[in-house]
Amino acid sequence: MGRSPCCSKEGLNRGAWTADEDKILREYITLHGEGRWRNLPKTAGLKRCGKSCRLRWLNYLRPDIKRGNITSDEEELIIRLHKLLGNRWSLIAGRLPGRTDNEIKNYWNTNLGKKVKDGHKTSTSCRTQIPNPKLDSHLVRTKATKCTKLFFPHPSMLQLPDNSHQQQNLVADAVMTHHLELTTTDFNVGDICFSDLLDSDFTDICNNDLLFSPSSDQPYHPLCSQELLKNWTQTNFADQTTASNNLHSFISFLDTTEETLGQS
DNA sequence: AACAGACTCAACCGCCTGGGG
DNA sequence: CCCCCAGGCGGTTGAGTCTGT
Repeated sequence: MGRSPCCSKEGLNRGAWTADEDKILREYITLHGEGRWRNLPKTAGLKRCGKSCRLRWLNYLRPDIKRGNITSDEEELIIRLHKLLGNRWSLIAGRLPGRTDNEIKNYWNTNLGKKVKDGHKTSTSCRTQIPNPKLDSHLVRTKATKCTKLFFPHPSMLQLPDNSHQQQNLVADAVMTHHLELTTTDFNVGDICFSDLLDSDFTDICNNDLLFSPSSDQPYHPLCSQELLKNWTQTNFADQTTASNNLHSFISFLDTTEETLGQS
């Protein structure tokens, strides 16, 4: 039996897209916008499966696609994010403006996978490090259990006594301990899910009391260096230039995170 | 020049999730 | 609840290209 295909493949073009097909798809989406992929081929007059149209648009035709070689900064970022997220290509791509998950996945499979396996020794980046096996254990794998997210309630939801710093610290300790221990699921910190966190511009983190020591104005956890977070809260990823300018700050952020995780 | 093997990357496949009825 | 559908995702494939012999 098996699963029914997403659409009838009969009479549909397959394989590489022609310039004409690209033109039709581009013009159609410019006119009508993205979405309703299943009906798109029929209404646009394309002999393609809707999924194929979606893929072609997202991975190739979108106007904000950045073409050209992956820079060493981007490469560095991919390696670090992969260390944290595993094969969550779409999440990783979300942090690399103009890059698609498919492109990053391909780049990883053809370049970085080997490179990292070889101990990252061929990297051209000045930040080259020997992989820290301790850090590798912090990988957050979520693919298999995409919907399984552990939820750590915000202290305010735990009916703690007002401003009970000690108890809030205990909760924060527990959260960070889980942060270090969790290797098989996504997780939530207060209202923030880790994957969402990486998707966000870190505004949420800054606004979340939990991650800052209640007994001082300093971040509870170095992961939340206020200066770095400030950089990120000012990021507007709609603007590609700003986004790429912030690559360095994000790399710094990851540096801090890795140091912290390495010490614990 | 010719061939084989390695590499790249666009495209496809099948599974999963979330929303709506 | 359950079912269906659309969209999203990661893994895999294979045609085209490159490189070494």
